[in-house]
Amino acid sequence: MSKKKDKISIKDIAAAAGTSTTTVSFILNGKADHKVSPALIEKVLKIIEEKNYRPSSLAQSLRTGKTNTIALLVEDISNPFFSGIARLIGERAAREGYQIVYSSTENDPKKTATLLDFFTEKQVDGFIISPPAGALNDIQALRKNKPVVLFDRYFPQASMSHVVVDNQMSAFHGVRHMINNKFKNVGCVTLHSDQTQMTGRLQGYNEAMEQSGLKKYTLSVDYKADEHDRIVLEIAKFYKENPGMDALFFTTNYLAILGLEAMQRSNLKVGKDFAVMCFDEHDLFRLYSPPITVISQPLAEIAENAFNVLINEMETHSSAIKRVEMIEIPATLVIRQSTSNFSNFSITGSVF
Amino acid sequence: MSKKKDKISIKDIAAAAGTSTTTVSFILNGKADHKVSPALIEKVLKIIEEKNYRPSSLAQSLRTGKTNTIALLVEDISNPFFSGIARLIGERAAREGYQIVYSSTENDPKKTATLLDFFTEKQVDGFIISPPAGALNDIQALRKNKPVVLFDRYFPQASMSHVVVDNQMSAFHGVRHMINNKFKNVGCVTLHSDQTQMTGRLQGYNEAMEQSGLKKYTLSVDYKADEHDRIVLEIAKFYKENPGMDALFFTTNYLAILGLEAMQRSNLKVGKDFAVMCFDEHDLFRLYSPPITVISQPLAEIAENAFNVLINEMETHSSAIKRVEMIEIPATLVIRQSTSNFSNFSITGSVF
DNA sequence: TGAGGTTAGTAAATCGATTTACCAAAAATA
DNA sequence: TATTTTTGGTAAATCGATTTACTAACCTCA
Repeated sequence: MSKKKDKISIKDIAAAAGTSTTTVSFILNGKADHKVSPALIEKVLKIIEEKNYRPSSLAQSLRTGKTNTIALLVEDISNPFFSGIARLIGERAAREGYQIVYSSTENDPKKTATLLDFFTEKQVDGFIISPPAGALNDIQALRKNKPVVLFDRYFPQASMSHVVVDNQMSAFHGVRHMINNKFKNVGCVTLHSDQTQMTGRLQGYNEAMEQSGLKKYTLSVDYKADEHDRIVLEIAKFYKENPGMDALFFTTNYLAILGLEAMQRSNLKVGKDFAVMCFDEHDLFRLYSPPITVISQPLAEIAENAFNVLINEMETHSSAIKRVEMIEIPATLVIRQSTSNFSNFSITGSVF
Repeated sequence: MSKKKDKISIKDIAAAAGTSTTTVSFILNGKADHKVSPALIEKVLKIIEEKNYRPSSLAQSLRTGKTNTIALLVEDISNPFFSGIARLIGERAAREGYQIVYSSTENDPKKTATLLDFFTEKQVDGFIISPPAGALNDIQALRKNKPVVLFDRYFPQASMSHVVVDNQMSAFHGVRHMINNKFKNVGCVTLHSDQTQMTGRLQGYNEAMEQSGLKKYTLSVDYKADEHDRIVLEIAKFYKENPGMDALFFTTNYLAILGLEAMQRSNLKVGKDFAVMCFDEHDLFRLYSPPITVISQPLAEIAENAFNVLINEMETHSSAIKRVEMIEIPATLVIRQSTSNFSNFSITGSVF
């Protein structure tokens, strides 16, 4: 009741200081040099301090067109890869005075289109997106009005800024590592997907196998988040139908998790029946017994670069010259026991 | 260049329809009944459609004071418990036309205070917070101006809406389960923390042990995200100094993960040296060998309730009567092999 | 016929900032 | 002293909606 005015505005400050809102605004925005006397500046600042005045960012945004908000659209915020990125981008954003709005696309282009629309209406300043296949047109349209940077995957047929890891190369070296460790029948479990990160990883596998003249075993899963059971069975069937396989490369973390479940159900063991390697890190892989070799993506660098590129796009967005930045970061192979040579075990069940 | 006007506004619509912005606004907001003739309504709607006009949400927000934005402050968005909640809340929010801004507090009250300030300035409509200890005052102050709902933990000394699980009860039954399975020397690894979820879980453990007249072993860890090594060593030391322990209860997922690392380094095995149970689910626990018993929190219900309570707070916030809703949801014990009776194994190493 | 009611609208204030264009007084210059 | 420049400042338009208060025209019915 007796509280001071609910919300205090620039007018109140101007009135209290006996000056105009123009002057207060200049002071607030550091445009006061040589326009306002030091004495008045001081006076206004003191009053602002006293009244604990904060400009309404809504009014500012309405006037300037900047909301200091960035939309982060990921496939699934509960996937540790994406939530890791989300955390890092969030921290960086906070440091720079931006807020992040997020949403999970679930890799659904329809849902994505809706989200793009929604956030555009909210006048976010820019977008960081891990795009689903099929969203190219919507994202290209968006890009005409708003800065956009893609990450994790991109559209090769379009020229848009993006930050990704070198999927093909890392997968290639990962599979080579298994081959070098005497696994000659490496299977690959991947998503049925045209997205670049998936095609890249698969291609890395293919090249490694072909280069060594080895037979390829590939299972391409049609992933749906609510059909885990079906997928586990599909993978188990893959194991069963290819008894010659002695190693597995999973192209993404959640596939590997399902693959491990499938092994459990089939009474197969990592390090005994299969060597296992996976793209993406996960607590599970680190602590599994035996620990599982992974291709680890440098989250911090991806987040950092994606943010930088976006800032850059925002700065140059209205200028005539457009610079598209395509950044490819190397991933690192983290070798653990799951891919150590155990061919002796698998035959006799005991150590030499 | 030749593109239509960059941004079209309600004035353009009014002009095109030969009417006033008032009328357009009425039509837009469904307040046109009996104020505007059906013919004009139709005409205006058609023009809106043609020009693909969308009202500026910034202008709307400035005028109405509603931003349709909810701030979600969690301890760590990359923790699967929180990212799971974030995903569910995000979905619900999108359905209701809200956007979510998030940030990780890292359980740091200073950082939290800054974030509360930041988001208040951005005029979010409400807050969903998993509060760090020490943030009580800031959050109470905030609560005077904005709807707030806490989750995962709360402040018993203050009366604020919150949604939590029944930590004490679930922990109690979890520990009882281990005791019933013949583990008599159950240790508890918990956070050094006054937060209710932690004290509740610890108390559940204490009660279960005391009720059975058993000796308690408790390790209280001072958690810092960047000191994992130190903590692993601390936990390993705890194992070593209490050779009598035959079971472990971890009060949260990341402690358990560190605890498993400590076991790995100490050459101890779940299901042989220790029964293990953990509060919170995790892919790792499900697929560990042996799979680890957990107390699983019902993410969907927590998210759903937190959102509902917040909506409720928002609706009643300006009204005279204040309703505080305190919701406690039961968690469920998911029994897996890590707590099955293996006393025979641990002695002889072989099955009866 | 004239008091009151209904219908179909609109003008203008407002939310809270930024920014352009302008001005008076003081200082500098000629 | 007269003119120009600088200093220090302000009025008012603007961003794009919502909302209050008002009105003109027509209708109704005693």
